[in-house]
Amino acid sequence: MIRGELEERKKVILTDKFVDFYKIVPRAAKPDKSNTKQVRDAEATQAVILAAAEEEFAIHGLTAARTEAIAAKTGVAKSMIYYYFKDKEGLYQAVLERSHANLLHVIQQLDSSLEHLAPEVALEKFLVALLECVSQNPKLPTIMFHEAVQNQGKYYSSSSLNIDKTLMAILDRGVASGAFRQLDSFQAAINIMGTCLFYFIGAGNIQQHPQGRRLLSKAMLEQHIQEAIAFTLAGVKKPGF
Amino acid sequence: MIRGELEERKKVILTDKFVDFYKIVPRAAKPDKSNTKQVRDAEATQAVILAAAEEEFAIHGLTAARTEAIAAKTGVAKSMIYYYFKDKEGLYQAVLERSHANLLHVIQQLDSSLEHLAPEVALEKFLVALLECVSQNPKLPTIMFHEAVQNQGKYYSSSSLNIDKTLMAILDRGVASGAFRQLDSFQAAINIMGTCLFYFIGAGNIQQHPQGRRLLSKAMLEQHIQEAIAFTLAGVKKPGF
DNA sequence: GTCTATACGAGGATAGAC
DNA sequence: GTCTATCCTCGTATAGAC
Repeated sequence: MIRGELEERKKVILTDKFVDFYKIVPRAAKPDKSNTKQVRDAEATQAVILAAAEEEFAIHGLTAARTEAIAAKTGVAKSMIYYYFKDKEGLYQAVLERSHANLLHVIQQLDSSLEHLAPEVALEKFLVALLECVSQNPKLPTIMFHEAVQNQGKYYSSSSLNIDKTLMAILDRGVASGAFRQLDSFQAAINIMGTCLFYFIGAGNIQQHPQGRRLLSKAMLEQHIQEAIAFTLAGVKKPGF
Repeated sequence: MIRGELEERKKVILTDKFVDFYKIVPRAAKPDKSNTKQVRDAEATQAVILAAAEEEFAIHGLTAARTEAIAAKTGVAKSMIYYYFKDKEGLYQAVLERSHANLLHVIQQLDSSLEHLAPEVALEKFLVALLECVSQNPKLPTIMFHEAVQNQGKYYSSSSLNIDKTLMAILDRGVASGAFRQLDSFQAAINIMGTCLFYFIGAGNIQQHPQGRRLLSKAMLEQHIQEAIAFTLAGVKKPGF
């Protein structure tokens, strides 16, 4: 019944390489039953399960995700999921926590320093941080999305809405200072989040890539960051700025 | 094996009342077994199933949706679903078709007249049409979203991407005419769709309504339409316009 | 057309050997 | 820690009476 603790999450902050951290590396591709002794590595097993689960949950959400599918991707037995995470819900919560950790951490770090900056500058900093985080882990937006729609946020411990609060605070200051045009900070915050995150939601669908460009390639991600920032800044600034 | 045809979809175009058309009215709340004869009305039964299914699919998507849950909401027997729609997938496709019909129709109507208008005007017309459509049926964005993420658009018969093409055409014209700033129309189109639609995705989650305001109330929807249009127009227009 | 009852398979979770 | 084998619930789909 003793199940592994899940606190050891490495902080990958804005490195140059993207999805590598989240890539699934099956432990044993084809176990040669005869003499290949079982590899016993608790950490590695948990990591590989978490990575596979993240992928599965990002696509299907909690309910539609299949533990068998997760196990299949990892190369470890299905029962390992239950050994380490108790049940599907436990695994889901671990995935949720792990995939949000980086973003929450980055925004929290930023939050205090933002108040001393001009609203336009603060907004740009916020956007860069947000966009680089989700570019590093493009599965995050769909995970958030499934959680919001399917489960109506019941697995969120009122943590992630700090992000919106941070954004709203910047917007309110900008309106007050006259740098931003008249707008409702609540509505605008949602629209800005939509501008930044929707891209990743569509990414799975739009593989028709008009000019053969995949939405999650490094080049396209960088372009999205630029376009989303430009669009947002232009969208909130006062015409005469 | 003969199952009902599903072509009779009423065109509800920009009326004043919102979700009423999609409201589920259970056929028989508590069937008094003794003398209450069964109500036989094929059209009504199908309609009530479709409405309930739309709600269920909007929240859960195809895989996680439960036919039992759909039946429960309607008050008709579960087997009626299979009688009229063959199986869960058939019902799903019917729902998909019905919920997209109005939007596709509206955009298609608009498409031809748009070319003769100035890009800024065309864009605003497009946005109004899009936003009013989804405000009438707030479930549509989450349905699209589930379909895109879970099923990677396999049930879309390359129909709905005409919407994006229409939008991209407007943007390209605006850039060419100098009315819009330099931008990538593909990226910008996604970001604009995000601005318009993300609101509805978050709607289920954000019921914490800061000042007690529900996101799908008429007042809030109208505000969203205004804010999304203002944000988008400001976001694409050339600074000196 | 509508219902009730039921067959059957999929998938979550556990037992127990190694 | 890891695996295989198994249990059993839940959910899709069908049969058949009315």
